[in-house]
Amino acid sequence: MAYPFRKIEQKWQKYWEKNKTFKTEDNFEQPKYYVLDMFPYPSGSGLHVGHPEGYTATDIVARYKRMKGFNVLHPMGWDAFGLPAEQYAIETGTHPRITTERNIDRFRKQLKSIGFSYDWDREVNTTDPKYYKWTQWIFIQLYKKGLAYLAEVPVNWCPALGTVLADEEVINGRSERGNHPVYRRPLKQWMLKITEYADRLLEDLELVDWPESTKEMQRNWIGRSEGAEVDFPVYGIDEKIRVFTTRPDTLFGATYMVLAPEHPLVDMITTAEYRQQVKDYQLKASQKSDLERTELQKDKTGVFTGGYAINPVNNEKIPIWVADYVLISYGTGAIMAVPAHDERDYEFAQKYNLPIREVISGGDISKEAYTGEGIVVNSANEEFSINGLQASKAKEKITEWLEKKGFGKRKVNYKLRDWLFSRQRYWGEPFPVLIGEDGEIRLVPENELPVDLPPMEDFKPRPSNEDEEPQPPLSRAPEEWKYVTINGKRYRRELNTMPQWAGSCWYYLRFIDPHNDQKLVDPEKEKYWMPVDLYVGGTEHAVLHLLYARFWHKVLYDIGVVSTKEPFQKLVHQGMILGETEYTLYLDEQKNPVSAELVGKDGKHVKSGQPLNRKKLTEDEVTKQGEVFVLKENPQIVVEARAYKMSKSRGNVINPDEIVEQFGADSLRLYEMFMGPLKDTKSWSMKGVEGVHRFLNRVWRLVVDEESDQLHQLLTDDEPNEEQLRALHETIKKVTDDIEEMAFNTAIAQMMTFVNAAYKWENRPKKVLETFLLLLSPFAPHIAEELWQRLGHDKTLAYEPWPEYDEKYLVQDRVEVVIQINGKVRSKMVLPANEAADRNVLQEKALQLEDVQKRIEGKTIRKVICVPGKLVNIVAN
RNA sequence: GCCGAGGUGGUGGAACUGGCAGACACAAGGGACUUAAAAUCCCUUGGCUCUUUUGAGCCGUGCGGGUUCAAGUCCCGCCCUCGGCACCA
Repeated sequence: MAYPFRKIEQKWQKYWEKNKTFKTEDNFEQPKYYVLDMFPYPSGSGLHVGHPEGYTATDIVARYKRMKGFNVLHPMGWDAFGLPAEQYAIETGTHPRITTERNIDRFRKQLKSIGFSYDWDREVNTTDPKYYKWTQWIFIQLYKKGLAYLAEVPVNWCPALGTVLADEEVINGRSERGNHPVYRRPLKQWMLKITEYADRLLEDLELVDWPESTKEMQRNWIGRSEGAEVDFPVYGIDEKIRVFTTRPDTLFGATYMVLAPEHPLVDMITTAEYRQQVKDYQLKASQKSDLERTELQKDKTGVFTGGYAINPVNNEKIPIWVADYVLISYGTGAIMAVPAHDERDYEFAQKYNLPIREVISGGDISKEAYTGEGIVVNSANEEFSINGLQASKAKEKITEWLEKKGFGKRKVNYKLRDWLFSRQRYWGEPFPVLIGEDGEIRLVPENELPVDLPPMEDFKPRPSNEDEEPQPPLSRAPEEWKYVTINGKRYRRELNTMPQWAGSCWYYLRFIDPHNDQKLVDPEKEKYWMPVDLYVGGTEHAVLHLLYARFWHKVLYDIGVVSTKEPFQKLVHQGMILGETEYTLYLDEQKNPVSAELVGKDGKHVKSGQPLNRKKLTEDEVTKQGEVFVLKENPQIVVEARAYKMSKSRGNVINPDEIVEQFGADSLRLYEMFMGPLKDTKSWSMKGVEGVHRFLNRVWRLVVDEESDQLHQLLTDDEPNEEQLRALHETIKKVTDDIEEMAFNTAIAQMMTFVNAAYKWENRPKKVLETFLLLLSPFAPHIAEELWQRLGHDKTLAYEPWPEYDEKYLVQDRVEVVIQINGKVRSKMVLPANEAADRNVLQEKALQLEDVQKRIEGKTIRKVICVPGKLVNIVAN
């Protein structure tokens, strides 16, 4: 029979709520610990088993730190603006305000049912006017610092979603949300100058304790590259084409130039003869979606403009082409092409028969571009030469010369672009901006914030035609909201809204002082609580959210709102949770089984191209043969064995509510942590849940006699014996160390080992069990509280001091030493600890062993290695 | 293609700084209890070979080499899986 988890979990959740057990006060003298989860989008489908993974990890740390005497800030809130909430509202035909509220209620209830120790009085919600007032306030500060501007820029326009998207929201030419096609079109939009902070965002990665892979992703995203800008005069026209290059050392090898189709000089440079083909090409390029441009990447296309440029280093006349392999958005939108030493230029030159000239020795340019190291050749004019130099030296020398002559200069370039900050959506923060009929931009005064989102019946975006100017939903807002008259002048409100990231850029600050209506955050509280000591969330936010939040934080730092350079000191990503491992058999149309290696990625037969059907198998229908799983009754047939991402369509989604209902919150928490290391991707297993549930039952029966529901007869007030103390103190040490390392799976394994041992004891000293319950409590708080209470305590264990281990119980007085002969374990011996610690004694004793004597008989001992307290290795032949 | 992480029993995983590979759990098998089942408790469980038994030997951490008394762990080369980026000049 299972322990009464439903009853006790409800009981303790009520207790914590009623007694405000986890309410955090600003005790400035106490050491603080700020542990934060990435707050969720309260989607319509409710909590997913992925959510409680990170949340349980942080909850364990939070509960542990409290017991360690820290003042812990552990809050939760809702990132409720933006596409997911709005799409859901549209699907269900209900206003987003209502669906959002409903979704939040559901999420809150679900989170509470798992027993997380959040201070719910600090809950924040990005869609609350009291919250977004400060989001708008930050926008005003950005504007005042010149970091927000309106610009007509080519944007990622997604007609299906009726909005523009940031580059990061576009994956391979399709929208991250919904996978709709995305097109480029110019639009007047708000931009944030994140590029101004590029260097600091890069450098300050040094200051934080983050996964190296995440730092690397951010570095790549920022994409700093050093090189030079060089001006190429256009032949016959008084214009220059500016290019950016990281390889100024190859300047003598530039045999042609390429402009992006959108480059402003294209029209001027194109000669009459080529005008038509260039126009056609430009049109074709503009009609391609980003998706098509990426897909056609293998084949480079371009057209000649008829124009020529002069290479400033050798006065050579080189042709100017237009090609879409040059992007208008990177560098200057134009390149000097050095086909001998750049793969893309090489491919293009081959296709269009353009000259290829070697300027770096070391490769074979008749076969392929040589991009490696080498010595510069063929690179001299009357004034100077870089021949014979290594590339790095040559770069320096030629850049100096270019600067002296005024042809170019040193330049650092970034892949990072300014942040497109407008969305043509309803469900977002309105901008605190008024636009006069003459185009004057006027900020809403800070004391008039927030600018409320007007209530609207029809909030749907209007998918528009491509050439039509998109009309944001707010253009249909009531007139009295849309228009404001100040000193007789009429202004229209900005009708775009902010993107989803806005609210999540600074929520960690609001948790510190959530009800302050005078300030975003009180400076004293901010100084006490910041930075966030531990931040846990998924890798999917490695660039987007984390880079934006760092940017805003640095701006707030510059204007004195925050005191730390970086917001998140330590960052950990929890791994993804996949569905249960599935064994799939493929069948062709005649129902014959098809071995898995014959199945293509498209799910069709690789040879016949026939579409195949999938059949799910149970575990006992398959068996392992070598590397693969095969059909038991026909081992010729290889079966596919893998776990898939949870998805509704696959039907392998696990709902945390069901686990809580069936096994209890403590089992859910424990299982999520026991599955494997927090950071790893893992697959779900119901059997595994049952396993940890069984463990909790064993814990229960350790203390409670099931028949009588009274304390177990074996419980005693006696002093624990040595064996019991050792088992306990080993567990204290292991669990403590493992929580510090966030190695929760092994901490749980140690607690299981302890319980297994305790079951074998003749008595169960209460003292030992009480200490054990304290160790268990961060992981399985409900059962721990209940048993703690039954052992005679009248208040929560949440603030009991964390147990300390005593080294003296860990020392074994007798030690087992391994004897190896030629590196192989041949024997063992048990010695008193002091003897095992002495090399000489160890060696002597080992050689005396009968077993050893036999084995080394007739051999010469070459060497004896002794590791005190561990092993002896005798090398003999 | 580039960057990053990883590859250990039937499964999830453990192994500190090079020192007994497989902790803990799942599954499987056997036994106890039970009229029976569930639950619970106990035992076995990496592979192969030899042995009547006690037991003994060999192999084994993706593959191939190397360093070392000793390698899952360090070095070199390769293969595969997952995640990210992708014409970035």
